[in-house]
Amino acid sequence: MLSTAAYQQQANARRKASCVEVSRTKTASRDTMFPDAEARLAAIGRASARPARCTLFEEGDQAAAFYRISQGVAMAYKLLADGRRQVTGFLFPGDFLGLAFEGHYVYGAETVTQCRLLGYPSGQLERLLESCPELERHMLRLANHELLAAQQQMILLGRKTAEERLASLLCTFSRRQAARGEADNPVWLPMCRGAIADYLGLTLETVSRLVTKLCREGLISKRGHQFMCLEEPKILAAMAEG
Amino acid sequence: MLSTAAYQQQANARRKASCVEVSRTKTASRDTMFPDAEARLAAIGRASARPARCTLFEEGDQAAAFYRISQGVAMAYKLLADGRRQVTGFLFPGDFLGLAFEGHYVYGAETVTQCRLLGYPSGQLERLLESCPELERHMLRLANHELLAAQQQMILLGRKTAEERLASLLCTFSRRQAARGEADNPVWLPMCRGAIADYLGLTLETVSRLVTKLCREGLISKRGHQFMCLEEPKILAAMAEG
DNA sequence: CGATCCGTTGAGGTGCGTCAACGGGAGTGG
DNA sequence: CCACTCCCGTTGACGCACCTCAACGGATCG
Repeated sequence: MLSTAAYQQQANARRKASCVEVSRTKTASRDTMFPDAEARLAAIGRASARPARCTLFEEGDQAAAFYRISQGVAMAYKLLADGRRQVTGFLFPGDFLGLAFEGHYVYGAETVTQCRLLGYPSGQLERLLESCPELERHMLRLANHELLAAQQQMILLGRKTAEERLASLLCTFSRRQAARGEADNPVWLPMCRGAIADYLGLTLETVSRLVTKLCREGLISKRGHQFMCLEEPKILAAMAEG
Repeated sequence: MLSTAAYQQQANARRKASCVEVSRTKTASRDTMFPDAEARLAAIGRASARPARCTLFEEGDQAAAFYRISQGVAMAYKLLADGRRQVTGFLFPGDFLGLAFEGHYVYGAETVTQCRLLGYPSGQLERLLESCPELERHMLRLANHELLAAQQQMILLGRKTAEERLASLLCTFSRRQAARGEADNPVWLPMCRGAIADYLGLTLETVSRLVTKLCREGLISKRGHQFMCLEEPKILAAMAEG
């Protein structure tokens, strides 16, 4: 197990940045979940905390629970036999994780920063879904939304240049921050370059070089390694769309 | 609009190949949909036929209906502003298409071969889903399954070599044929090289070269342009997983 | 028989990966 | 308090897997 020191530091940096404070109530209100469904889901949730850079579960593990991030950042990934990794998504407060197929997780997950999670035991969630169509409808909407994001990631990975990929990441993170009720700028990237690279289908060196390039061109500016200020959001957005 | 001649020919080739006959009853039985839900869904379905290489809808169009392929092959794709295309999936008999967000399709779709479709008008489907939790549950399972496929496509696009991508495609198509109750070999590829390339994140030249290479190596053999016989399925499967 | 589309093949170029070195910040131990 | 180590990010030199551009052949159709 790797040292968590560097990640702890990132978490500290995170806490100090007032612009990215997370409101817990926001999480509930932005979902269109009905109060009843929400309450019943909350009733079976079990809170827990995890340190930074900690494995939550691995692909193929018996799926004991479905999770929701209440604080912090996590990521989901798939591995090839020889260790190549594809990060399939970064999870922020309010996001669910733990998709399973035939009782086994279909991807691995680990924390990026320290996290607080709500765990919903599989059996209980299953029964709740059967007895609460509204919750089921919500989950269906959620799955469809993830499907949409997955398809956007496909065009990114299959057809965009490295520069367009980075611009896409910055714009997407900015939008997601706004959707969580935070400032849309600067963008917070608590994950290391290697994780970003594995998300964008690049190498960490290429990501690093592109960050430098966008800075040189005045499109972004760095506030430490984790915060990127979008100086030209419109140009970046245009770049992201080809 | 391009000529449909070449595709018509493909459709003819398809009909002649007995190993890929589609059983209509299979489609229903392999789904775990409950008879009641199935029947109610069927009640709102409207059958239609489309020629090969025909646009079904474009990304951003008002989502009038959700579709299910009953015969033939179609594909879904997303485009970048400058025309680069990413094929997000190929659809075979039994598959659904028409994912929408806020009333608009999130991807475009066109037929590959001539197709027969069942269309479910959005409003009616919406109401049916509300009144039939079992159907909703089925749709949720379906969405989760698609999510799984999408994530496998992400690792393909982000981390696999061109050769591994082609091997993955062949293995996946073979498995899908078996799942539809057809022979798992030879693999039928009714779409043109360009479409395969746009699915794998490659160029059509690279796909063509790799097909030639796998043939030379004895891993596959061609039966015309559309049928590929997997001579060494295990080696191909190992190649697909890295 | 010409036009068109598709697949194949070759020659050459390039975007990004690979390998390597370096620097800075944080933790650790003396 | 200062070395020392470990990680991470950055930068440079170089190579290659795949892309680009181009030509050609076969099949189909009018």
